[in-house]
Amino acid sequence: MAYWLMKSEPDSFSIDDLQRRPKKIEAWDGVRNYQARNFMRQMKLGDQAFFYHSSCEVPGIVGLMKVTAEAYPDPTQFEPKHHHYDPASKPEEPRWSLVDMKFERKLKRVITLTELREHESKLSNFRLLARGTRLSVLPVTPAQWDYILKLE
DNA sequence: GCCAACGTTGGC
DNA sequence: GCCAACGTTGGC
Repeated sequence: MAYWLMKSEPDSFSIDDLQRRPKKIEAWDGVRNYQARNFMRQMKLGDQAFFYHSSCEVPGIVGLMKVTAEAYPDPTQFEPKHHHYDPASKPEEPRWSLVDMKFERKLKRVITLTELREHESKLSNFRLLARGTRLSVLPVTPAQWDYILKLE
C-alpha cells in the first residue's frame, strides 16, 4: 500500500466539505498537471493520502483519506462550460484522470507547513518541501507518513 | 528542438 | 496582492 498527499484550497473544497459529502466520497477532479495525473494513475484501492490545505491562512495537513476508486477519465475535461474544460482532449483518448477519495478522519490538529519545514532534515526528499514544488498530488514514503503522523 | 511569452501555483 | 518558480504553448 502506498501513501500520497493531495492539495486543495479550502475556499473551494475543504476537509469539512469532504466529510459532508454523500458517503464522504469525492471525485478528485480538476487536476491538469501531467506529473500529478501520473501519480493519480498509480494510486491503488486502499492507498491512503494526507489532505492538505493550500493557499489559505494556515497551509498544512488537516486530515486523512483513502482511495475508493482507481483512476478513470475526469468528466469535467469534456464539459465546455466547465472551468477545467480541455478542448484538446477526446473521449476516445482522455487526457486527464481522477480518483475517488474517501474521508477517513481529521487530524487532532493541523500539522502546518511551517512545522513540517522544521522537521525537514527528518523528512528527507519530502516532495512537498522541495524547492518550488507546485504539485497538487505527490507521493509520501511510509517513513515520511509515519513520522508526520507521530507529530499529531 | 529552442526559447520567449504567457499562465498557474501557492507561500507570504 | 505580490512575485518566485515552474509548466505549457507556439513561432521559428
